[in-house]
Amino acid sequence: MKLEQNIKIAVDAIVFGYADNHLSVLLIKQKFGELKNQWALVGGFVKDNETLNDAVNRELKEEAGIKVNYLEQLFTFGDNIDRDPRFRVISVAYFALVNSTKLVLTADTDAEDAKWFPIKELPTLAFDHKDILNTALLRLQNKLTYQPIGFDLLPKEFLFSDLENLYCTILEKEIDRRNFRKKILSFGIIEETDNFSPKKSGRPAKLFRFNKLKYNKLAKDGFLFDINFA
Amino acid sequence: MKLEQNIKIAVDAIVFGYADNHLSVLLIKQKFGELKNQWALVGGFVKDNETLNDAVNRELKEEAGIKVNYLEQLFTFGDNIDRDPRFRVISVAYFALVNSTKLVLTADTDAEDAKWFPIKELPTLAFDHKDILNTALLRLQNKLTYQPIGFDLLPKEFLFSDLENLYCTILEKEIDRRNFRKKILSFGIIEETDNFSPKKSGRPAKLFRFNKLKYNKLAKDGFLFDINFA
DNA sequence: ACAAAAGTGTTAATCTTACACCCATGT
DNA sequence: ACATGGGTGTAAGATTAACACTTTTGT
Repeated sequence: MKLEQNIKIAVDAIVFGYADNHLSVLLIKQKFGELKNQWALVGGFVKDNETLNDAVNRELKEEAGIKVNYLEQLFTFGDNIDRDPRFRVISVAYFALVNSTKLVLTADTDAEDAKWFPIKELPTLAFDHKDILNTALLRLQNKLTYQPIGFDLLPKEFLFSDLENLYCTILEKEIDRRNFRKKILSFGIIEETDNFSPKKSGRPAKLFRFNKLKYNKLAKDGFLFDINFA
Repeated sequence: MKLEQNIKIAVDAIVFGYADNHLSVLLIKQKFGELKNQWALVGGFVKDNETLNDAVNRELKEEAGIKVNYLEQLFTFGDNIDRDPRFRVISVAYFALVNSTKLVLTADTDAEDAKWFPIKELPTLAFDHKDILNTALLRLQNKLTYQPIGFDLLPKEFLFSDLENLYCTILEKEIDRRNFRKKILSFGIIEETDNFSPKKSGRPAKLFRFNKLKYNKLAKDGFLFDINFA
């Protein structure tokens, strides 16, 4: 079979982080080409002998110096033929979450100009990256309700109020504090630690930890994580 | 930017059909190459100036002569570098449903040898198509519970018992007949027609119709289709 | 003593489950 | 009259939603 195909394949990653009650995305500034100085998602072309997964992880490391906490394939963007002005590019987009403590370390990225942008204060994005980002945001909102991925945005030990705010912020709705705590605790996948919060005001709060192993065990037996409030 | 990339991009479609209480998949027999006579999913390479969507629809028409009722992107398979023995191919897999009345028309496909296989009686499949199929099956099972896609597998007018059997068959579980009917009807997205079933035995049954427009309206207002029984 | 956030229970309403008998037709 | 599948209701249990006051700390 003869086959002349002139389509390039790339991967892009939407990396979400959460800190100070704000959801942020990691963007990098393009250094070359026609799109110089525009902000874009982390991403690049796939090498001939590299899996898609390896490609994303490589780009995450090369361009932003980070290792993510959660990574999954999001969607493949290939219906807009001119999404890249240079030539036909199909992009396999990935959805990633990082622990919020890593948001502070932004500066360690030297080669590229990488920055966290609160989701409500985005710059203009290159290519169709705005579309990709919207798709990712919807995925995050959906998935948050039926998989325990919120914990991948928090430090290992976190306050209940942080978890609650994370849900409120990302889902953009109010959640009853008592009902939320009751429900989450009823799952039995979160445990109290002996540590207390380093807060400055108000009553000190216990720190909690997500027990992933326990979750995996329960999930295997058919347990369904599900957070869904009016 | 110089870019030498030798990866080909293909699309594959998993087409599900439902008839006589059996879920089936459409497969075609390879006519050329090293995989001659092996059964495989409908699919092929994407053309330079063709969207991914156009590519799948073209292949569906060319190889099987069908138009599907529902089509969505499933997953992009690119982590197994040797999935195609000829060269590196990344495949964007699509998930499709056809109206069960179309299952009878199989014969109209002339150029290729296309056939419906009950999901429980699959032949050996080419490439990694078995993996793709499994992914699709999981998607079908999940999606059936939270989106009204079951109707895309049935004729326009259908018996309640067909709908119920479809759910039981695909989800592989028993569902209480009364509770099922009650719940589905409570959504208000299914309407009775004036027609009755052409059945040979038992009490004649009303035919029902899915009101997609009404569903879309409700969905816009936040209504969530949800079928989930013990 | 006051401000700030943490922690905690109860009740009504809704939804889910389990379950069995009669009905309309063809033979 | 019988076989076959269609059609229907109710009650107990589980889950969800709504709601407000007390506790602990720092200032």
